[in-house]
Amino acid sequence: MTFDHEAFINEVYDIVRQIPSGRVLSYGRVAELAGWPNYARAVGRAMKEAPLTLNLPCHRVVNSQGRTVPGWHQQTILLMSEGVSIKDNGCVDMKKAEWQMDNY
DNA sequence: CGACTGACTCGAT
DNA sequence: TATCGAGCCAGTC
Repeated sequence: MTFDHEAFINEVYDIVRQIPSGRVLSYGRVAELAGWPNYARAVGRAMKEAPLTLNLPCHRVVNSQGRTVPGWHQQTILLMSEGVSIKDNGCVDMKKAEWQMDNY
């Protein structure tokens, strides 16, 4: 099974598009759902290169520790306005905000 | 081919 | 919380 970058990217976009408002997903989780665990970094690239025309809620994707994209503070604002709990240190409270399929 | 980098993750300190 | 180190994968030079 060889890695198909294009197919993977499309899977990622598809998954990110389904993240409900007020919920977030980690890069690793997205990679896992896309069928390729350990490809978190590829997900990060996908987000960075994602065409804005797709209007992907990429602000709902953070790393496993709940940290937001370096240099993009607006992301935190967007998440807060959607009801995502942000800790005092500016990190997302993954315990509550991480998207679990069971409550979807 | 080797070295470096990054919107990563996990565990240890 | 912050920082490391090791493991991870693809891109770039």
